[in-house]
Amino acid sequence: MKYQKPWWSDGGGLLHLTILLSLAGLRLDLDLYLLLPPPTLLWDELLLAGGPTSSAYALSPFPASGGWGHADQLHPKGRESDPAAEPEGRLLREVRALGVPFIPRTRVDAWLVHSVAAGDADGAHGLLGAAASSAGGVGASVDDSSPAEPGDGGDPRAATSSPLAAGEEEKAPAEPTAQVLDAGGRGNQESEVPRERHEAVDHSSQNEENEQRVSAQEKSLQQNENENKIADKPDWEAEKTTESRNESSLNGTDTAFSLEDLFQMLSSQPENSLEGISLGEIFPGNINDGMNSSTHNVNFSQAISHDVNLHEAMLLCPNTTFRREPVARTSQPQEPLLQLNSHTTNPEQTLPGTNLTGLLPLVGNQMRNLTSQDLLHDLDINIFDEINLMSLATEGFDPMEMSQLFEEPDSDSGLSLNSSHNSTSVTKSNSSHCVCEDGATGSNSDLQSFPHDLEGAVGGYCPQPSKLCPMDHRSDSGFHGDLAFQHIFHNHTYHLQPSALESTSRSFSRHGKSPKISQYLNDTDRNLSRDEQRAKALHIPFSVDEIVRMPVDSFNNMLSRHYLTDLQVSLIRDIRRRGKNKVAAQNCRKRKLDIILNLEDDLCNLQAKKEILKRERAQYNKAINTMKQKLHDLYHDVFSRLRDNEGRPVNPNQYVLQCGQDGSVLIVPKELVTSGHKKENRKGKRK
DNA sequence: AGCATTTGTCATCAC
DNA sequence: TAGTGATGACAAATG
Repeated sequence: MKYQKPWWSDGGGLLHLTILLSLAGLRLDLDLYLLLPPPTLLWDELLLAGGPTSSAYALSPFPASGGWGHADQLHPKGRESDPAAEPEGRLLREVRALGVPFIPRTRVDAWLVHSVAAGDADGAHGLLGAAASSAGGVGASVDDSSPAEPGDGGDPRAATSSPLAAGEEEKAPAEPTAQVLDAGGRGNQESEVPRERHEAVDHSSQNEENEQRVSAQEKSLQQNENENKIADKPDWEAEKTTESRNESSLNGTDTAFSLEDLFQMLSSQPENSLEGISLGEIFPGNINDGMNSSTHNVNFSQAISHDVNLHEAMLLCPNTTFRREPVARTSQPQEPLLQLNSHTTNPEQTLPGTNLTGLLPLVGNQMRNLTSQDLLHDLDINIFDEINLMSLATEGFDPMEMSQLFEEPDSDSGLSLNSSHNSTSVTKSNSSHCVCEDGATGSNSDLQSFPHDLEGAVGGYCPQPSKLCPMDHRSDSGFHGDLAFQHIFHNHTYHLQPSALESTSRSFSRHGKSPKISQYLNDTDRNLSRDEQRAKALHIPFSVDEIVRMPVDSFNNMLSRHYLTDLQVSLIRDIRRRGKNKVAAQNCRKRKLDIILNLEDDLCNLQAKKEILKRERAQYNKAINTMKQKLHDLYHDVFSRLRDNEGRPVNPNQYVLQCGQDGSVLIVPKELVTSGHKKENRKGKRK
């Protein structure tokens, strides 16, 4: 037995019962899943509430499985330690009488047969399902992991049904099931008929026909008759016998084979030879066993999901169709988990303690009946008592008092916060409003140090958003009801940095407020700007964000559509003006900062360019000097090779080389060059 | 406590 | 002319 924490609640779980069933030489491993409420609810209240002995039993702890109970450990209350004090047969009968969808391991056979006889498909919408996890495909879709992870964040309805209706959605594992059904019912003669998974057969009526047509199976059926005899015994005797069978099966001392073996055997057999095989024959006696009271049986079968492969594999037969129509499914009084996301109008249902009202319908028709009648009656007493206590606690809190305590001494608007909060905010917070949307408000854990009463006043508490935020809160809520929570759905910090937000809270604590109040402010009004507080105080029916961001036409229309006092209009306009100016100032500063940064960048770039130019200049000067040096060397080299008419070397101090435009090189005395330059200079000056 | 920075706000101007 | 953005100046908050 396993307990798997579900995705939908913080306390409940899915109880996974692995049941080994050995009947008629067949060993079936059954997986039963039972949706459990949060552990805060008493077991006996959940399981046994509503019955005449609703408080008569308790589920004993099962230490090996982490403290959760086992079906076989149902004992009279106060006598848990001595289960033998009362015969189990009576116990189980009473449990069945209560309609508790908890299948004792020793009575699974009777339950199965009962389900066969009842042909109950309508009652299988509950959370309790059976699957042959080890049956080699039959019900294999329901494994240990699939029920526990029906899909986080997915459709709760689909997720809820996944442990139970997994076979319905997964076609592959269903086919072998249908083959088994055909073999057990009319065989494959009607193979053309769509093997609907929801088709079923009245096995009890089929048994006689099968017995007449299939004589070859009589030997095996003889053993089933023995089982039937055992089943005819009193329940407690049959349970003992079955228990012993199970033990022997576990020990592997009998000829038990798995359901997979059965499937393979049936598949390998000629169709005709399999016609007579039916579960009714396999469990002939069990059909009647436990059927003495139809109501009891119905209770059990209704608690069993027909979405489970094994159930259908064992019980369905083509000639009797009681397919569960989708309409019927949708018309169920309470769709599993649908209520969790339903548009509940009852504020109390949104409280965590009321989750059970959404969970209990999952138990099945019978359980739903209990839910709507006795079970809820008993449970809701406790739950609603808790709710009432919370309501009383919340009603006792006056947010105005708190606002008076931390009224800003430096408020420059002259508007008082005293008129801000009203009691409606508390109610609204409990009903539908949720502040967890953008995470802008305090966390749940933060509020633990402060009375939860305050949570409703500021909407800072959202225990389970998925359950408490199912709808658009603005569409159906009133003027003042929305007012107190308008800020919740928007980030009104404009472009405030986190430090600014924290500084706001710090500013409150700086003014000598008590730690608790400071904590409260940190948790609640942390993100409330002054304008938001003012708007809250004057019950402005719009969020500050809307007021600021709305186009002028829409803004005017909004003002005209609502009856607002002059003070409100003035405040709204001031809010709009300040909000826009705030954004403008922020943009301006940002722009100014950008300009400064750009100028700094430009300065850096210009400095870099200057350095580059300096380096280039140095390089060019260096190149020029190099060229000069080369020219000088070349000059002296040329003169060293020149000779006059007499063969003597030319003195470079007396002559210069002069290059003509035609490329000719002349040796000119320096005197002529200097006189020529002087003449040119004179001409240039004259010009 | 003093200083620098950040932020909100107001006044003013320009478009 | 009203609305809006931009911006300087101021004050308070904050580090």
